[in-house]
Amino acid sequence: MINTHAKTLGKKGRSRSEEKRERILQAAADLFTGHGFTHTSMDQIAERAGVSKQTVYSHFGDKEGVFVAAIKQRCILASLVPELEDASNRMEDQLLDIARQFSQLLLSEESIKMTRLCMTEAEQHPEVSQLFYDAGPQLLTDTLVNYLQQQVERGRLAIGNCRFAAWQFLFMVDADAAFRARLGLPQAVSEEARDSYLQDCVAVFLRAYRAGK
Amino acid sequence: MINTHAKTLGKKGRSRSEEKRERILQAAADLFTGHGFTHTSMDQIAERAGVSKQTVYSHFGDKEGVFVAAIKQRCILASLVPELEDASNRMEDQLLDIARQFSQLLLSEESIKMTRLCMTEAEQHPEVSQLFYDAGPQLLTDTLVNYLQQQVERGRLAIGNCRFAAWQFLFMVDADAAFRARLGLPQAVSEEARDSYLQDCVAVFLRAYRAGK
DNA sequence: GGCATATCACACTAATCAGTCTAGTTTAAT
DNA sequence: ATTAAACTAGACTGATTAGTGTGATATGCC
Repeated sequence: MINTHAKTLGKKGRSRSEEKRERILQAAADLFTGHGFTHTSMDQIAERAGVSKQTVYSHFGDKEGVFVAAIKQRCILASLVPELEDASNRMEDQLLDIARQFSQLLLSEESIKMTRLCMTEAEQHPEVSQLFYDAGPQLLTDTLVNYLQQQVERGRLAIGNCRFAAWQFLFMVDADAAFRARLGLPQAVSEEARDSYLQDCVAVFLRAYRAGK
Repeated sequence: MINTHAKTLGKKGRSRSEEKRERILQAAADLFTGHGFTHTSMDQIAERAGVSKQTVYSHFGDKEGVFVAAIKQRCILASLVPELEDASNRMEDQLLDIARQFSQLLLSEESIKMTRLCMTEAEQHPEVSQLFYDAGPQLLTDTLVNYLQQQVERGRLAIGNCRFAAWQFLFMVDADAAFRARLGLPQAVSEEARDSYLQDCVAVFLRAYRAGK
């Protein structure tokens, strides 16, 4: 087993450089998300990280080790969920804001590449998919579920199953544009049309779930 | 350029066997969707098809040629859109039926593998994504748009933008379960819960779009 | 029959790449 | 200063694989 921690007590000799470790992970994540697991060679990773190939092996054991560590780190870094501001009183604005942020995230190069990579490696590296799912979609859904529950408690929304409602909203937003982007197809509609679609989604959601009326 | 048509007029000698061509495409599609482009070798394709490697090259020129032809054929075969029965008068039942059919399709091994493959090869083979999109998602969306427009004309639904509404419905249905399946993750909820989610989606859709009220 | 082409079986080339080995250099703890 | 480990540079092995070459056999058209 490879010890990936640099500082181990009571050992003589040099300790592994944390900086090199970071550089390797950075290079590996870029290459893996860009070209996939098989099309990324250990020589490429070493070269891009500016270290020797042996150093990569010394830090992570084998290619699998680099892969999992790199994606793991990237997932941890990426698990920044947008704060759901509660300042505005208009739920339309809050939901539209969430929709826009989420849509933008889904259309980002980063998210597209990560989704593709996880689906590609779904069979060989299920643990990577799990990391991604927990750090991304799961976290986001949970956040929205909490938000919706708050609104229900305040009597602003009438929702039977908040998790269902969160999925409905998020997947409505994650629509054609994001799907096309992941398939590498050009966008079919303008940015204005996409925003108009998002507004429509908010309207549909509120018509279905707004309390009182 | 390789001539992929067996019967070419006025040529002497043997003609290429259509049956062998089919067997090659079948084998190639199975292997490509199962293990991806890079992890499928020409030797494997030839062996599974029961022909010599040279025959594969003779029919399709190179690996790219086999790949595109195989996926193309599979997309054509798969472009069977479910008939939207108009017998029942209850839109709830019709929509729930569509939702169930669509959800089942999305959770099928075939569709999952094809989606993964297209996303994996999005950069290298955009034409394959296009084939898939046209034969699957696009066709299905168009069908639903038509159905919704009919209902609008009959005064049963009040929809401003039928394409938006179709996306909203289909993507609500294409939710967490399908996403998890594509990532290779185990299902988080029971089949009953999934069906209950689908019913919820239909309810949300109708609360937002039912005419009159 | 004769010819052109498909098909087969199999050896072969050239490239790629994970992982190892070697031999020497640098760094830090004792 | 000694020593153990990190690190470098590059050669090397072994496996895989796209694509080619060769020579023989099969098949269908004239």
